[in-house]
Amino acid sequence: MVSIISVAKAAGVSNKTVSRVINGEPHVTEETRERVEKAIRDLGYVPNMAARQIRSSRSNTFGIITDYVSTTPYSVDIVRGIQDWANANGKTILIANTVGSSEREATIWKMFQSHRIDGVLYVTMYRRIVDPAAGDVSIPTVMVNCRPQTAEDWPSIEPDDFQGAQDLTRHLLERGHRKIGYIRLNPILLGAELRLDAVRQTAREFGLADSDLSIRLGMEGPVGAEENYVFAAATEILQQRDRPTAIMSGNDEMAIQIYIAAMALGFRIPQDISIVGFDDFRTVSMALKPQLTTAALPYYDLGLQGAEWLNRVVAGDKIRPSRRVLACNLIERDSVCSV
Amino acid sequence: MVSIISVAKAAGVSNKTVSRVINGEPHVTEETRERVEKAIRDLGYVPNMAARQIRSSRSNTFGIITDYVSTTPYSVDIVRGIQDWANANGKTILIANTVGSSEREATIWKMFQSHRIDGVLYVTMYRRIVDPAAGDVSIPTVMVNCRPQTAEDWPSIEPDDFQGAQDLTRHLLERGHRKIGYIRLNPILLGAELRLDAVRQTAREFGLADSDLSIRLGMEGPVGAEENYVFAAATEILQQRDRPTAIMSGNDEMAIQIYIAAMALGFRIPQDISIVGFDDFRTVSMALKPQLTTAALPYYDLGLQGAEWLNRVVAGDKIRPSRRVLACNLIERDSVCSV
DNA sequence: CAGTTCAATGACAACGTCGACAAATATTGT
DNA sequence: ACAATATTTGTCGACGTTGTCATTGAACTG
Repeated sequence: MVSIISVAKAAGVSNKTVSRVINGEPHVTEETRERVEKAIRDLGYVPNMAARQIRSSRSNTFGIITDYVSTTPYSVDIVRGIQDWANANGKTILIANTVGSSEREATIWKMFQSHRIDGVLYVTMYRRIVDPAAGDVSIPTVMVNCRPQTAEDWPSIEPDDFQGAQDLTRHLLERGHRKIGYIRLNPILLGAELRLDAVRQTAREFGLADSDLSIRLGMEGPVGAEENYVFAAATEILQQRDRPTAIMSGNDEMAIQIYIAAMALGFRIPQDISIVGFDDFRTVSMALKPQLTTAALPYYDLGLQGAEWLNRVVAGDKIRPSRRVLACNLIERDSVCSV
Repeated sequence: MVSIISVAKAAGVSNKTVSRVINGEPHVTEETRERVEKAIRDLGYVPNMAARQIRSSRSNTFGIITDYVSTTPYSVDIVRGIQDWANANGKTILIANTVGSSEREATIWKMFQSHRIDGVLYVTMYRRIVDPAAGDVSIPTVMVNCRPQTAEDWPSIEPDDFQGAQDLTRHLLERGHRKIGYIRLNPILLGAELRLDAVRQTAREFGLADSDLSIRLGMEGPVGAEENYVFAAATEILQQRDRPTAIMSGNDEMAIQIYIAAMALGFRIPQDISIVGFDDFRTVSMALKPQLTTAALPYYDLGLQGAEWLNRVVAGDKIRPSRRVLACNLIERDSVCSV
């Protein structure tokens, strides 16, 4: 393999001078610099990161620990956000999945240590509370889409489920809906309760009585193997005497079944029944007909800002606000109309 | 940082002996081994990969180049397959996205070189023909879900779209369907033509005339910004005088609109119209009601076997069959019935 | 013109690990 | 008991890079 020494020989200088050129250090004549650069090009030299790391004891690498990847496919945008930041800032990224196994998680932390990772982004694919095994390993960590169980061990960055559900509810209320159905997310998800609270509170603010809200559980059970009641719940809500004019869905995926239930009963969307989702899981929200009005989870920005934050933590910044929250933007499409 | 030397001091042996213990080499007394292992535990020593790599000039790292990640969310299973293999075999994985930019791709190859990557998995998220810029860089490469433009530069591993569509068509034909609608995938996708050919050929084998097939284009245009005709096409097919009793969808996502079109016209699925998808994109195929019968793209295995293959290539195996193909399994659910 | 400063370059060591080889110790055969 | 062999342990250098310090020579100062 071509090393700094071969380049030095080819350019007729010392290896240290080549090093200076590579790192853009001063004190090199323009003429020397050009000769070295030519040699680098001719030989196709590329610096060896491992050697650099050994020398400098900094790896310029961040690690990502995720739980599952496929549960909500669009959440991979978190990873994309991190990668984009890393790419723009010359960092390398190492990714590993725990697959829910804490044994595996321990292995991953070891692996990260052996690569002398500078910092870790602890990412979950659905929002929840976790207990990272980072305790015995002192690598700076930022939690993304999740939150540590124990106090404020590490900073965290999360989506604002409450505000997102609030916006969606307001959106419906402002369009005159006074009877609203809500099919809840799996209650083991952290967002579920926040969204429900937001719906209830906002409805109250607009003067609705509790009886104006038809709240049903759409799913429950362990992630990946949940019981699904969405179709039945939607059908039941829609057959009520004084039926709602709008149904809010715990997420976009569940909205598919609400669409089908509504259509099976002969309702037109949105003329007879308005529907909103949550997540802006585009493969669904844009494939539905009419396209689904929903609140977008800020996955990409969660990743991007998480990485940037981690970088500051690694650099030694003592950052104050230990929990940060990112807004869920309302995406208006065609599944809602005024009454 | 705690190094092999600190361990050696703590255990009262030479660093070489520690090295022997770490790597499980023979010629170490049980008693010495235990003393060293204790020192390792006490000090929390973890071997430094960078140093190892420098010493051995092998990084034990594979790189993954992908194009886009989010277009077909389940295709990230390819990456999961690769990671699982890597994890089981003690390899490290570096991932980077080209985002379609060839400039970016060049940067990535440089990055891979600077990490002295042992091999590269060139992965695309939908099946297509590509022209990797690996030419000027001689790193062993295996193509996953795609195929090189120029001859047989590198081995490739791909899903068997033809066989998948064939199985689906047979499935319908064997259940008595004699008029079949087919809403095609975006023709710029490599799978589109193969699937169409399979449908045509299989129908002919069962004695159907060309007029028994209603073939329509469901989408066209650049990936991520395509025109969508699915709803209109499905509606049109279903309103024909002598309408088909089954509709095949280019993929699962498009099947959502076929469901909705059918229901809007008052058809029941599957009693009045059978529907099949392709891909087994579970967020859709299992969310639909009734659940969708489809053919599963072998994403996970594509990744797993691709990694294993790459490993053999890196090890110097001269592997013969330069293109490998993995079956798409028929997943029977509830959207088809006999006529 | 001697003395000083400064820019350009180089020599060398060290980072953590392991392979090649050498040394020390234990075991065996006669 | 002594050589011959086998087992266990240690010394040293090299991998590619960069930080520290030294050297060279030219430009400036008075």
